[in-house]
Amino acid sequence: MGTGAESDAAAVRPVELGPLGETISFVLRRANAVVSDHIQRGFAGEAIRPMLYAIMMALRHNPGARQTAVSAALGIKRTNFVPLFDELQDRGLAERRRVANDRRAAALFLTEEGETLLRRLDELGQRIEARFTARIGAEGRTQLLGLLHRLGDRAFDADNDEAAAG
Amino acid sequence: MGTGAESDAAAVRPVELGPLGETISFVLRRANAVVSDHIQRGFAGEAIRPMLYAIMMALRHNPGARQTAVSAALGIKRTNFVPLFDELQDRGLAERRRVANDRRAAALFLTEEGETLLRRLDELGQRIEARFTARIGAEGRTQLLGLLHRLGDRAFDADNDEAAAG
DNA sequence: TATTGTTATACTCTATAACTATA
DNA sequence: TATAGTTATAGAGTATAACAATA
Repeated sequence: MGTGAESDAAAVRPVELGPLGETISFVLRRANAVVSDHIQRGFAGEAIRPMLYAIMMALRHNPGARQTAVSAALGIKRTNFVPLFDELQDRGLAERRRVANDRRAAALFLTEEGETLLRRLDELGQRIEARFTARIGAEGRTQLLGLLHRLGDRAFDADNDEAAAG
Repeated sequence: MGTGAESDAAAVRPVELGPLGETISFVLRRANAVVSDHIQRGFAGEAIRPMLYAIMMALRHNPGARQTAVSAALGIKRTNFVPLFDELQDRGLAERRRVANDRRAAALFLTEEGETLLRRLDELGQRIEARFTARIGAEGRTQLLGLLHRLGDRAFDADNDEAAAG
């Protein structure tokens, strides 16, 4: 039975989020967890994690870009980017090429194999996006992307919101 | 070297996200990172992390709830909940009380000290929420919460979206 | 047998400091 | 001096497996 003595209301009543459910940070974290799960499971067959997928997508759209630029665009520290890209490289999905005029820099490219895999992932990714769209509608999806962009654009980090915060 | 001397446009051009920026999973992850940073920094003075805040909020709204119920509501595995709650307990902010009719279970409560701290956190939390609202507007915030709830509600996990996904 | 709480463990993502080789 | 990439390391969050006590 579990709940026992009968008067123990708190144990029986399902836990409600209350004001927490009206908190952007919490609701965002929850949605992110659920969505990440879908990506993770959807790409599990290819052993591609969300971060690796993001890197590959960025490389396709910016061939020859440098590590620092790519990692900045993705919101990853360049220090954390290194092992991620190493993994792609070790698996033959992407490569570093040395740049002539700056021998420190590395230009990043997908390999043929990486592009082939990415085309397979496109299908999976679109299926997953379609599930989200099915949940919130095409219009909801557009709204959501717009709102999240406004929240996530990094111009939002400094103290220039201190004023707005009161 | 790849792209070569001066014509190395990719190295100069800032990296653009491209289609990735139209991907719910990526945009959500980014927004979550930014928002989490705000919470983290906002609560740093009290040494409270977002997860601890969420637990305290849940306890205030559900005094006497059990570990399994609280962790499920927060989307934490009960196995991961244990050390989190241990920390609150060690700091005197919350406590486990044994339940009479089920000697396995623990009923969770905030302590006086925990409630006092939480009242301080309320102010901080509202200031942070106000920043988000300043970015996307009150209407945008309402829309966002609604959309995220629809995405994040865990009814969305099973294979019942396979149909919707086509 | 099933459930509540727990320990141990591992993986992903993130964060800081310090190093190298170039510029 | 500053920058591009790198190494080492630590902290959070999340995942699975297995256990003890109790139901």
